Amino acid sequence: MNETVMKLGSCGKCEQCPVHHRSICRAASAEAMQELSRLSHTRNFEKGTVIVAQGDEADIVGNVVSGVVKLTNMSMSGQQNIVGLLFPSDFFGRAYAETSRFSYEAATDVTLCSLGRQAFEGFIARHPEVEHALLLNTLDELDAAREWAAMTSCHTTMQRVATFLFILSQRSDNRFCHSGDKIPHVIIALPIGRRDIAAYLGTTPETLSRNLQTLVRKQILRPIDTNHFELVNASELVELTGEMREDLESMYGTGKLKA
Amino acid sequence: MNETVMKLGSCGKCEQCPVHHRSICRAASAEAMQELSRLSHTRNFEKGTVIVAQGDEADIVGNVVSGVVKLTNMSMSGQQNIVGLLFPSDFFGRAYAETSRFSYEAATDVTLCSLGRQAFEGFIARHPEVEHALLLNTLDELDAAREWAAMTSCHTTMQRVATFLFILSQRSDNRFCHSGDKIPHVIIALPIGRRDIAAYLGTTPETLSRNLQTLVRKQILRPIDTNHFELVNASELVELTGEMREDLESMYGTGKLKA
DNA sequence: GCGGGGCATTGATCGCGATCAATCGGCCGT
DNA sequence: ACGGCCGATTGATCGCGATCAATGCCCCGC
Repeated sequence: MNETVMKLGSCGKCEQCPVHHRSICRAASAEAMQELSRLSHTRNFEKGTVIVAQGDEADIVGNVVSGVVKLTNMSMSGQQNIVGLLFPSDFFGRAYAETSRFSYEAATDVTLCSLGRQAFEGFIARHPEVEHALLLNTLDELDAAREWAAMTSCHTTMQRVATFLFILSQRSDNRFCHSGDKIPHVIIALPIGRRDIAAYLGTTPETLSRNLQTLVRKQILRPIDTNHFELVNASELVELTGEMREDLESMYGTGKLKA
Repeated sequence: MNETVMKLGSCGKCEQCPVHHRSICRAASAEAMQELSRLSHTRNFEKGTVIVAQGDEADIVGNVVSGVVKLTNMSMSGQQNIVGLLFPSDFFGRAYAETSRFSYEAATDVTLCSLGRQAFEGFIARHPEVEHALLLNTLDELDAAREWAAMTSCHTTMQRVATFLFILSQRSDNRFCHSGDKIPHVIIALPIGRRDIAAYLGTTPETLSRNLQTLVRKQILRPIDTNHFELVNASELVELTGEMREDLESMYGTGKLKA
């Protein structure tokens, strides 16, 4: 893992945290930051670790510093539904709930900036500006969840795949630019395995694979390795997402995600 | 419309509001309630009225007092996606956003307790306990939206229909009890038309209708009129909500037998 | 290098649910 | 009552995507 991140976090130097300007911490006053630095500490989890299980006491909250966290809903029949994905700077956990309604699982190796739930609740009670930031953040997430729900319920599998890829391509983490090139090469890094992506998109690994290969055949994607594609033709990808493109842009362009 | 509600609302007597103990107002202090009484006023909307259109300035917030509000996401191709339904006591509108990402439309005749968005923002800034209640409310809605999204992405149409009916049956508004009966008759009132329900469930009116008729044939529902069913066998409905098992057989078999 | 296991891809088949289309039923105004 | 209109139901057909199955691919440990 990234040792720099670890050291900065464990020193409590929130000002140097790589995500502090994007997470809810951005609203914290100077003294609040200092208090946060004392209360919080980073923790690392290996890929596959269940950080909080569904129904457990949800006693940890915090921010994702690096990696991807899967938010899953186990149905009684045993199969796990992916409800959402948390990326760096996303808030993690569920404040003000005794138990968690979802499982939080490390989809990759993950670094979290965490603190106890009750400590956090006390903290934001003392710092209303952070509670306000949490409110704004939650409202945005609610909008995003509703838009995603609307999308999955009414569109074809290809539209969902295209939308998912488009969202990933918008993440600045995934943008790379060779110094000499005029055109930025947008690399889409699939953060998790096919099975999980398929579950998130409400389809199967087989169908997902077929759709990806279709995009490759259409010269929209160029495969680099199993988990990386170059986005060759972004506009055609957007076409395939259907009619929601400006929603997506507003969601990921002006929202909490972009710096 | 309900004139009693109107009068109570327009007089600003929040204490007598039929939903004030369930909405976020329940957290307001006595003085906050008085301020709310001055700031808010009830408004009635006829069925079909677009209260706030997608992209409009979202300058009204409040609570649903009676009726059902559709939360929709219009795509440019014209078809509208139903993102959520708001029932009495649900919070309405989007605080802290210049424009609304969804349309709010009266699915039935609707009574709202409304106030200006900026007035509301000022109000909760002066009354942190209400802001806190809004935060809790929003967190709950986020969980609910994610659960719904998980459900729609992975389950069959019958499971979605059963879940929807089950949720409706859980609303106390829909429980009625004949005085002499030992067993309460649970009446499920479909609050909106088939087209809208189908859109909400990510299916078509035809498939929805077929599934409802299947439930009637299985003696789980008894039709009263087009928009009202009696829930005869709640436990079987719950069964259909979860794992499917050999429903295919009984569905298919009953259909052939009865026809 | 060799073999094994997990994941991704490709192939073949089948059924659910969308679609097109017709009929039925309630509710309106004239 | 009558006809027109809209919504709900029922019917017939077809395609997308789930499922089962096989192959290919990569990364391990030995």
